[in-house]
Amino acid sequence: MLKVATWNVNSLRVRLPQLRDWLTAEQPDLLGLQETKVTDADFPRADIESLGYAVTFAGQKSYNGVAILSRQPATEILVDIPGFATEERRVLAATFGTVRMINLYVPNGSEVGSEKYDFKLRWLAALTLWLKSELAGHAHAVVVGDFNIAPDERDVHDPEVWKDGVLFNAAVRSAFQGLVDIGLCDTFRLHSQEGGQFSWWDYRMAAFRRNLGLRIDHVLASSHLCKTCTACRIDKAPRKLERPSDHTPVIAEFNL
DNA sequence: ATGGTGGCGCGGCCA
Repeated sequence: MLKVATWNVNSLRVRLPQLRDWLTAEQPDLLGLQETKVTDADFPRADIESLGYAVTFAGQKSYNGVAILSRQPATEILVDIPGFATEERRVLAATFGTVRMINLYVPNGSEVGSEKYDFKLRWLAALTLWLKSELAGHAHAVVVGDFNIAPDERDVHDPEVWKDGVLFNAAVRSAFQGLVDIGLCDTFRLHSQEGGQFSWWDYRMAAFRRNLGLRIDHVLASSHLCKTCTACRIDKAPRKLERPSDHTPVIAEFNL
């Protein structure tokens, strides 16, 4: 069994005790973290290694930052979309045995019409081109992370409220579909067709208590891996803790 | 009503 998870922790240093407890409980084989918000020099490597995980990371000061925790050591590490290098540490790809893991923190986009929004769309276009070659080279690939895109109406508590926003408008949903169409599946939708199942809730307005959320964190898998996917679930438990991340983990399991 | 909350880091940006 292969267990793959993703969690936007919104500061690794703040969430380290929660991560420790969660790893002990869930024991994933591969975990992609986003918004670690820590430089590589300050990364709590020893804390994570003491939990029995190897760790690969690409961080920066204050913003962004990605990491992959694994049972096996990483090889073939990439920290940028080839040909689309930026200062922003949002990409970490590595190989673990026969599995290629691509961990993403997709740009939020701020607001439609902004420079950040334009960057989000260009970033997604470059990502899609690159992932075609990644899939061509790796039959067993998982693409996980905070995509900052809710794929369809079921994934948004109120589509009317979000329909023109950067997380759900037609352009970003089309970009998400274009990404899936290169040969991926949304593992969550292999097992559940219900709406109202979210992975992120705004800290404000008691959004979690009222379930005013979005499903924007995803575990996508290559066609071959999709055939072996036995489960995908959103683990709401960490979002209920004191001082939580605004995101909660998504976990997929594969019969490998 | 451009609010509300949280992280970084110590003023303002970002989500």
